[in-house]
Amino acid sequence: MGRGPPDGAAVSSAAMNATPQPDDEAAARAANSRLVRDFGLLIKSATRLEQRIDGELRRECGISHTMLEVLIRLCRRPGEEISQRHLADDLTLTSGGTTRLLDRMEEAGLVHRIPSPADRRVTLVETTPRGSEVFLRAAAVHARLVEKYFVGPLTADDHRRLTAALDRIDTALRDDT
Amino acid sequence: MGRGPPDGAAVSSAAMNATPQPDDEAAARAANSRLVRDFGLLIKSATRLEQRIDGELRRECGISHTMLEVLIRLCRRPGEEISQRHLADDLTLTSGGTTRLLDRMEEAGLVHRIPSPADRRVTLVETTPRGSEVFLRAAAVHARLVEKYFVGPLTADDHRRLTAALDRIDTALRDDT
DNA sequence: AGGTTTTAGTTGAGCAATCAGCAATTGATT
DNA sequence: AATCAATTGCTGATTGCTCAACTAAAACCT
Repeated sequence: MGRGPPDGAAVSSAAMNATPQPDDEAAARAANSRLVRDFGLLIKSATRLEQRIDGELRRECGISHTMLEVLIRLCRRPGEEISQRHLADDLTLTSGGTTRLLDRMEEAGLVHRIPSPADRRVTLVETTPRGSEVFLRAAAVHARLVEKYFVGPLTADDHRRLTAALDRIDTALRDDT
Repeated sequence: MGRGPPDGAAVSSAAMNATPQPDDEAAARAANSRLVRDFGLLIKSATRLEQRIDGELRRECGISHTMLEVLIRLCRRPGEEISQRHLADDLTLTSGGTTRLLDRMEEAGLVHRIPSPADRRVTLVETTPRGSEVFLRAAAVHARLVEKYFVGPLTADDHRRLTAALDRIDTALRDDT
Protein backbone atom coordinates (compact mmCIF):
# COMPACT_ATOMS: atom_id res chain seq x y z
CA MET A 1 0.00 0.00 0.00
CA GLY A 2 3.01 2.26 -0.30
CA ARG A 3 3.89 4.86 -2.87
CA GLY A 4 4.97 2.87 -5.89
CA PRO A 5 2.63 1.77 -8.66
CA PRO A 6 1.23 -1.73 -8.19
CA ASP A 7 3.26 -2.92 -11.16
CA GLY A 8 0.82 -3.92 -13.88
CA ALA A 9 -2.63 -2.47 -13.52
CA ALA A 10 -1.99 1.26 -13.76
CA VAL A 11 -0.25 1.11 -17.09
CA SER A 12 -3.09 -0.40 -19.03
CA SER A 13 -5.12 2.67 -19.98
CA ALA A 14 -2.39 4.53 -21.83
CA ALA A 15 -1.29 1.39 -23.60
CA MET A 16 -4.50 1.62 -25.60
CA ASN A 17 -3.42 5.00 -26.97
CA ALA A 18 -1.96 3.74 -30.24
CA THR A 19 1.54 2.75 -31.18
CA PRO A 20 3.75 3.36 -28.18
CA GLN A 21 5.73 6.35 -29.45
CA PRO A 22 9.50 6.17 -29.14
CA ASP A 23 9.20 9.66 -27.63
CA ASP A 24 7.33 8.29 -24.68
CA GLU A 25 10.22 6.26 -23.44
CA ALA A 26 12.67 9.09 -23.91
CA ALA A 27 10.26 11.44 -22.17
CA ALA A 28 9.84 9.08 -19.26
CA ARG A 29 13.58 8.84 -18.92
CA ALA A 30 13.98 12.62 -18.97
CA ALA A 31 11.16 13.08 -16.47
CA ASN A 32 12.76 10.69 -14.06
CA SER A 33 16.17 12.34 -14.19
CA ARG A 34 17.71 13.06 -10.86
CA LEU A 35 18.44 16.67 -11.65
CA VAL A 36 14.94 17.40 -12.81
CA ARG A 37 13.59 16.18 -9.53
CA ASP A 38 16.15 17.99 -7.40
CA PHE A 39 15.60 21.22 -9.19
CA GLY A 40 11.87 20.87 -8.81
CA LEU A 41 12.35 20.31 -5.13
CA LEU A 42 14.29 23.54 -4.75
CA ILE A 43 11.62 25.58 -6.46
CA LYS A 44 8.78 23.84 -4.75
CA SER A 45 10.08 24.03 -1.21
CA ALA A 46 10.94 27.69 -1.62
CA THR A 47 7.47 28.37 -3.00
CA ARG A 48 5.76 26.52 -0.20
CA LEU A 49 7.90 28.30 2.34
CA GLU A 50 7.05 31.67 0.91
CA GLN A 51 3.35 30.90 0.68
CA ARG A 52 3.34 29.85 4.28
CA ILE A 53 5.08 32.92 5.57
CA ASP A 54 3.10 35.18 3.29
CA GLY A 55 -0.21 33.86 4.54
CA GLU A 56 0.80 34.12 8.15
CA LEU A 57 2.05 37.67 7.71
CA ARG A 58 -1.14 38.75 6.02
CA ARG A 59 -3.27 37.26 8.75
CA GLU A 60 -1.28 38.53 11.69
CA CYS A 61 0.21 41.77 10.45
CA GLY A 62 -1.75 42.76 7.37
CA ILE A 63 1.26 42.91 5.10
CA SER A 64 2.59 40.67 2.36
CA HIS A 65 5.98 39.00 2.37
CA THR A 66 7.10 41.35 -0.37
CA MET A 67 6.21 44.34 1.78
CA LEU A 68 8.18 42.83 4.61
CA GLU A 69 11.20 42.54 2.34
CA VAL A 70 10.86 46.23 1.57
CA LEU A 71 10.66 47.13 5.24
CA ILE A 72 13.68 44.97 6.02
CA ARG A 73 15.73 46.96 3.56
CA LEU A 74 14.46 50.29 4.77
CA CYS A 75 15.06 49.51 8.42
CA ARG A 76 18.45 47.90 7.97
CA ARG A 77 20.47 51.09 8.06
CA PRO A 78 18.12 53.89 9.07
CA GLY A 79 18.88 57.09 7.22
CA GLU A 80 20.52 55.41 4.26
CA GLU A 81 19.12 56.74 1.03
CA ILE A 82 17.24 54.04 -0.87
CA SER A 83 15.71 54.68 -4.27
CA GLN A 84 12.92 52.78 -5.96
CA ARG A 85 15.40 51.57 -8.53
CA HIS A 86 17.57 50.10 -5.82
CA LEU A 87 14.60 48.36 -4.24
CA ALA A 88 13.44 46.99 -7.59
CA ASP A 89 16.82 45.44 -8.32
CA ASP A 90 17.13 44.02 -4.86
CA LEU A 91 13.66 42.49 -4.84
CA THR A 92 13.86 41.18 -8.42
CA LEU A 93 10.88 43.26 -9.43
CA THR A 94 10.31 45.43 -12.47
CA SER A 95 10.15 49.16 -11.98
CA GLY A 96 6.44 49.10 -12.73
CA GLY A 97 5.80 46.46 -10.13
CA THR A 98 7.77 48.45 -7.61
CA THR A 99 5.81 51.60 -8.32
CA ARG A 100 2.56 49.90 -7.50
CA LEU A 101 3.92 48.00 -4.52
CA LEU A 102 5.03 51.30 -3.02
CA ASP A 103 1.70 52.89 -3.92
CA ARG A 104 0.01 50.28 -1.77
CA MET A 105 2.51 50.65 1.03
CA GLU A 106 2.22 54.41 0.98
CA GLU A 107 -1.53 54.16 1.08
CA ALA A 108 -1.23 51.83 4.07
CA GLY A 109 0.95 54.40 5.78
CA LEU A 110 4.03 52.18 5.93
CA VAL A 111 6.42 54.27 3.84
CA HIS A 112 6.60 57.61 2.18
CA ARG A 113 8.35 58.86 -0.92
CA ILE A 114 10.67 61.82 -1.01
CA PRO A 115 12.07 63.30 -4.20
CA SER A 116 15.85 63.04 -4.16
CA PRO A 117 17.46 66.45 -3.82
CA ALA A 118 20.52 65.24 -5.71
CA ASP A 119 18.80 63.79 -8.78
CA ARG A 120 15.35 64.89 -9.77
CA ARG A 121 14.61 61.63 -11.55
CA VAL A 122 14.85 59.49 -8.46
CA THR A 123 12.49 59.26 -5.55
CA LEU A 124 13.72 57.96 -2.23
CA VAL A 125 11.74 55.72 0.05
CA GLU A 126 11.64 55.83 3.83
CA THR A 127 9.73 53.98 6.52
CA THR A 128 7.20 55.87 8.54
CA PRO A 129 7.08 55.34 12.31
CA ARG A 130 4.11 53.12 11.67
CA GLY A 131 6.22 51.22 9.16
CA SER A 132 8.85 50.46 11.76
CA GLU A 133 6.21 49.44 14.21
CA VAL A 134 4.51 47.04 11.80
CA PHE A 135 7.89 45.73 10.82
CA LEU A 136 8.67 44.82 14.40
CA ARG A 137 5.54 42.76 14.72
CA ALA A 138 6.12 41.18 11.33
CA ALA A 139 9.70 40.37 12.20
CA ALA A 140 8.48 38.43 15.22
CA VAL A 141 6.13 36.36 13.08
CA HIS A 142 8.86 35.92 10.53
CA ALA A 143 11.35 34.78 13.15
CA ARG A 144 8.91 32.26 14.52
CA LEU A 145 8.32 30.71 11.10
CA VAL A 146 11.95 30.75 10.09
CA GLU A 147 12.77 29.04 13.33
CA LYS A 148 10.16 26.40 12.72
CA TYR A 149 10.74 25.56 9.08
CA PHE A 150 14.22 26.73 8.26
CA VAL A 151 16.20 26.19 11.44
CA GLY A 152 14.26 23.37 13.05
CA PRO A 153 14.68 20.67 10.41
CA LEU A 154 18.38 21.41 9.86
CA THR A 155 21.55 21.09 11.87
CA ALA A 156 23.64 24.22 12.28
CA ASP A 157 26.13 22.79 9.83
CA ASP A 158 23.44 22.04 7.25
CA HIS A 159 22.19 25.52 7.64
CA ARG A 160 25.56 27.07 7.08
CA ARG A 161 26.23 24.96 4.01
CA LEU A 162 22.78 25.56 2.58
CA THR A 163 23.23 29.28 2.85
CA ALA A 164 26.66 29.15 1.28
CA ALA A 165 25.38 27.04 -1.60
CA LEU A 166 22.48 29.37 -2.25
CA ASP A 167 24.80 32.29 -2.19
CA ARG A 168 26.93 30.75 -4.91
CA ILE A 169 23.85 29.99 -6.98
CA ASP A 170 22.58 33.51 -6.56
CA THR A 171 25.93 34.98 -7.50
CA ALA A 172 26.12 32.84 -10.62
CA LEU A 173 22.67 34.02 -11.60
CA ARG A 174 23.47 37.64 -11.09
CA ASP A 175 26.81 37.51 -12.87
CA ASP A 176 25.24 36.08 -15.99
CA THR A 177 23.67 39.02 -17.84
CA MET B 1 32.00 57.22 -4.17
CA GLY B 2 31.70 53.57 -3.18
CA ARG B 3 28.81 51.66 -1.72
CA GLY B 4 28.83 52.54 1.95
CA PRO B 5 27.25 55.69 3.33
CA PRO B 6 29.75 58.58 3.66
CA ASP B 7 29.31 58.48 7.42
CA GLY B 8 27.54 61.66 8.35
CA ALA B 9 25.60 63.07 5.46
CA ALA B 10 23.22 60.25 4.64
CA VAL B 11 21.84 59.97 8.13
CA SER B 12 20.74 63.56 8.43
CA SER B 13 17.42 63.37 6.59
CA ALA B 14 15.92 60.67 8.75
CA ALA B 15 17.26 62.24 11.89
CA MET B 16 14.93 65.19 11.34
CA ASN B 17 11.92 62.90 11.64
CA ALA B 18 11.14 63.67 15.27
CA THR B 19 12.28 62.00 18.45
CA PRO B 20 14.38 59.01 17.43
CA GLN B 21 11.85 56.28 18.20
CA PRO B 22 13.06 53.42 20.36
CA ASP B 23 11.42 51.22 17.73
CA ASP B 24 13.92 52.28 15.15
CA GLU B 25 16.81 50.69 16.91
CA ALA B 26 14.91 47.51 17.59
CA ALA B 27 13.77 47.42 13.98
CA ALA B 28 17.31 47.89 12.72
CA ARG B 29 18.47 45.04 14.92
CA ALA B 30 15.70 42.77 13.67
CA ALA B 31 16.36 43.70 10.06
CA ASN B 32 20.03 42.85 10.40
CA SER B 33 19.40 39.44 11.93
CA ARG B 34 21.31 36.64 10.34
CA LEU B 35 18.27 34.46 9.88
CA VAL B 36 16.26 37.15 8.19
CA ARG B 37 18.96 37.56 5.63
CA ASP B 38 19.50 33.85 5.06
CA PHE B 39 15.83 33.23 4.66
CA GLY B 40 15.56 36.08 2.20
CA LEU B 41 18.41 34.58 0.23
CA LEU B 42 16.62 31.25 -0.06
CA ILE B 43 13.47 32.83 -1.39
CA LYS B 44 15.26 35.23 -3.64
CA SER B 45 17.60 32.78 -5.29
CA ALA B 46 14.78 30.34 -5.90
CA THR B 47 12.69 33.11 -7.41
CA ARG B 48 15.49 34.27 -9.66
CA LEU B 49 16.19 30.73 -10.71
CA GLU B 50 12.59 30.12 -11.61
CA GLN B 51 12.26 33.40 -13.48
CA ARG B 52 15.30 32.55 -15.50
CA ILE B 53 14.18 29.08 -16.46
CA ASP B 54 10.64 30.26 -17.07
CA GLY B 55 11.74 32.93 -19.48
CA GLU B 56 14.03 30.59 -21.37
CA LEU B 57 11.33 27.93 -21.65
CA ARG B 58 8.80 30.41 -22.94
CA ARG B 59 11.20 31.72 -25.55
CA GLU B 60 12.51 28.40 -26.75
CA CYS B 61 9.60 26.02 -26.23
CA GLY B 62 6.53 28.18 -25.81
CA ILE B 63 5.60 26.75 -22.43
CA SER B 64 5.85 28.05 -18.87
CA HIS B 65 7.80 26.44 -16.09
CA THR B 66 4.53 25.44 -14.44
CA MET B 67 3.45 23.64 -17.58
CA LEU B 68 6.76 21.84 -17.66
CA GLU B 69 6.17 20.68 -14.12
CA VAL B 70 2.84 19.26 -15.22
CA LEU B 71 4.42 17.45 -18.16
CA ILE B 72 7.14 16.04 -15.92
CA ARG B 73 4.51 14.45 -13.72
CA LEU B 74 2.50 13.13 -16.62
CA CYS B 75 5.50 11.62 -18.37
CA ARG B 76 7.12 10.16 -15.29
CA ARG B 77 5.17 6.93 -15.25
CA PRO B 78 3.20 6.77 -18.49
CA GLY B 79 -0.20 5.26 -17.97
CA GLU B 80 -0.45 6.13 -14.32
CA GLU B 81 -3.76 7.76 -13.57
CA ILE B 82 -3.30 11.35 -12.49
CA SER B 83 -6.21 13.52 -11.43
CA GLN B 84 -6.40 17.29 -11.38
CA ARG B 85 -6.59 17.14 -7.62
CA HIS B 86 -3.34 15.20 -7.48
CA LEU B 87 -1.64 17.70 -9.76
CA ALA B 88 -2.94 20.63 -7.75
CA ASP B 89 -1.55 19.23 -4.51
CA ASP B 90 1.75 18.36 -6.08
CA LEU B 91 2.22 21.74 -7.71
CA THR B 92 1.01 23.71 -4.68
CA LEU B 93 -1.80 25.23 -6.69
CA THR B 94 -5.45 25.74 -5.87
CA SER B 95 -8.01 23.71 -7.76
CA GLY B 96 -9.14 26.82 -9.61
CA GLY B 97 -5.63 27.62 -10.72
CA THR B 98 -5.18 24.06 -11.91
CA THR B 99 -8.40 24.16 -13.88
CA ARG B 100 -7.27 27.17 -15.85
CA LEU B 101 -3.71 25.96 -16.25
CA LEU B 102 -5.02 22.76 -17.81
CA ASP B 103 -7.45 24.76 -19.93
CA ARG B 104 -4.49 26.52 -21.48
CA MET B 105 -2.50 23.34 -21.87
CA GLU B 106 -5.42 21.56 -23.45
CA GLU B 107 -5.94 24.45 -25.83
CA ALA B 108 -2.26 24.25 -26.75
CA GLY B 109 -2.70 20.55 -27.47
CA LEU B 110 -0.30 19.40 -24.77
CA VAL B 111 -2.68 17.36 -22.63
CA HIS B 112 -6.23 16.14 -22.66
CA ARG B 113 -8.74 15.44 -19.95
CA ILE B 114 -10.59 12.18 -19.52
CA PRO B 115 -13.40 11.66 -17.07
CA SER B 116 -12.47 8.99 -14.58
CA PRO B 117 -14.52 5.88 -15.02
CA ALA B 118 -14.18 5.03 -11.34
CA ASP B 119 -15.33 8.34 -9.85
CA ARG B 120 -17.44 10.72 -11.82
CA ARG B 121 -16.22 13.72 -9.87
CA VAL B 122 -12.63 13.40 -10.96
CA THR B 123 -11.10 14.04 -14.34
CA LEU B 124 -7.81 12.46 -15.30
CA VAL B 125 -5.09 14.17 -17.24
CA GLU B 126 -2.82 12.66 -19.89
CA THR B 127 -0.17 13.98 -22.22
CA THR B 128 -0.82 14.03 -25.91
CA PRO B 129 1.92 12.87 -28.29
CA ARG B 130 2.60 16.54 -28.91
CA GLY B 131 2.88 17.00 -25.16
CA SER B 132 5.62 14.38 -24.93
CA GLU B 133 7.38 15.92 -27.87
CA VAL B 134 7.34 19.43 -26.43
CA PHE B 135 8.38 18.02 -23.11
CA LEU B 136 11.48 16.46 -24.66
CA ARG B 137 12.60 19.78 -26.09
CA ALA B 138 11.78 21.56 -22.85
CA ALA B 139 13.67 18.97 -20.84
CA ALA B 140 16.77 19.72 -22.89
CA VAL B 141 16.53 23.43 -22.18
CA HIS B 142 15.80 22.67 -18.58
CA ALA B 143 18.83 20.37 -18.30
CA ARG B 144 21.07 23.01 -19.80
CA LEU B 145 19.96 25.63 -17.31
CA VAL B 146 20.02 23.31 -14.34
CA GLU B 147 23.54 22.33 -15.33
CA LYS B 148 24.59 25.94 -15.54
CA TYR B 149 23.05 27.40 -12.41
CA PHE B 150 22.37 24.50 -10.13
CA VAL B 151 25.18 22.06 -10.79
CA GLY B 152 27.90 24.38 -11.99
CA PRO B 153 28.38 26.54 -8.91
CA LEU B 154 28.24 23.60 -6.49
CA THR B 155 30.39 20.61 -5.73
CA ALA B 156 28.75 17.21 -5.89
CA ASP B 157 28.80 17.05 -2.13
CA ASP B 158 27.19 20.49 -1.79
CA HIS B 159 24.55 19.40 -4.19
CA ARG B 160 23.75 16.26 -2.31
CA ARG B 161 23.53 18.09 1.00
CA LEU B 162 21.49 20.91 -0.43
CA THR B 163 18.95 18.49 -1.78
CA ALA B 164 18.78 16.59 1.49
CA ALA B 165 18.28 19.80 3.43
CA LEU B 166 15.52 21.00 1.13
CA ASP B 167 13.85 17.66 1.41
CA ARG B 168 13.75 17.96 5.17
CA ILE B 169 12.35 21.47 4.93
CA ASP B 170 9.73 20.39 2.48
CA THR B 171 8.74 17.47 4.66
CA ALA B 172 8.43 19.69 7.70
CA LEU B 173 6.20 22.04 5.72
CA ARG B 174 3.97 19.30 4.49
CA ASP B 175 3.66 17.56 7.86
CA ASP B 176 2.45 20.74 9.50
CA THR B 177 -1.22 21.02 8.52
C1' DA C 1 26.71 75.22 -26.71
C1' DG C 2 23.41 71.44 -28.90
C1' DG C 3 21.61 66.70 -29.91
C1' DT C 4 21.62 61.91 -28.79
C1' DT C 5 21.45 58.21 -25.48
C1' DT C 6 20.59 56.37 -20.97
C1' DT C 7 18.12 56.15 -16.68
C1' DA C 8 13.98 56.71 -13.17
C1' DG C 9 9.55 56.36 -12.48
C1' DT C 10 4.52 56.12 -14.04
C1' DT C 11 0.76 54.17 -16.62
C1' DG C 12 -2.52 51.03 -19.49
C1' DA C 13 -3.29 46.42 -20.92
C1' DG C 14 -2.84 41.64 -20.14
C1' DC C 15 -1.78 37.36 -17.64
C1' DA C 16 -1.74 33.88 -14.13
C1' DA C 17 -2.63 33.09 -9.79
C1' DT C 18 -5.89 33.53 -5.57
C1' DC C 19 -10.31 33.46 -2.98
C1' DA C 20 -15.03 32.50 -2.36
C1' DG C 21 -19.00 30.50 -3.81
C1' DC C 22 -21.29 26.82 -6.65
C1' DA C 23 -23.09 22.23 -8.53
C1' DA C 24 -22.34 17.43 -8.97
C1' DT C 25 -20.92 13.12 -6.96
C1' DT C 26 -19.60 10.14 -3.33
C1' DG C 27 -19.26 8.15 1.29
C1' DA C 28 -20.85 7.95 5.99
C1' DT C 29 -24.61 7.95 9.57
C1' DT C 30 -28.62 6.94 11.16
C1' DA D 1 -33.38 4.58 2.19
C1' DA D 2 -32.70 9.33 3.34
C1' DT D 3 -29.97 12.68 4.91
C1' DC D 4 -25.68 15.09 5.84
C1' DA D 5 -20.81 15.94 5.23
C1' DA D 6 -16.75 15.89 2.34
C1' DT D 7 -14.55 16.06 -2.06
C1' DT D 8 -13.86 17.36 -7.06
C1' DG D 9 -13.73 20.61 -10.46
C1' DC D 10 -15.54 25.13 -12.41
C1' DT D 11 -16.49 30.14 -12.42
C1' DG D 12 -16.61 35.45 -11.35
C1' DA D 13 -14.12 38.83 -9.02
C1' DT D 14 -9.81 40.47 -7.34
C1' DT D 15 -4.74 40.74 -6.72
C1' DG D 16 -0.05 41.47 -7.98
C1' DC D 17 2.85 40.97 -11.15
C1' DT D 18 4.91 41.75 -16.25
C1' DC D 19 5.52 44.14 -20.67
C1' DA D 20 5.56 48.04 -23.55
C1' DA D 21 4.91 52.75 -24.31
C1' DC D 22 5.58 57.18 -22.34
C1' DT D 23 7.59 61.62 -19.86
C1' DA D 24 11.09 63.90 -17.46
C1' DA D 25 15.65 64.40 -16.07
C1' DA D 26 20.63 63.50 -16.38
C1' DA D 27 24.86 61.94 -18.79
C1' DC D 28 27.47 61.65 -22.81
C1' DC D 29 29.35 63.24 -27.11
C1' DT D 30 31.40 65.76 -30.40
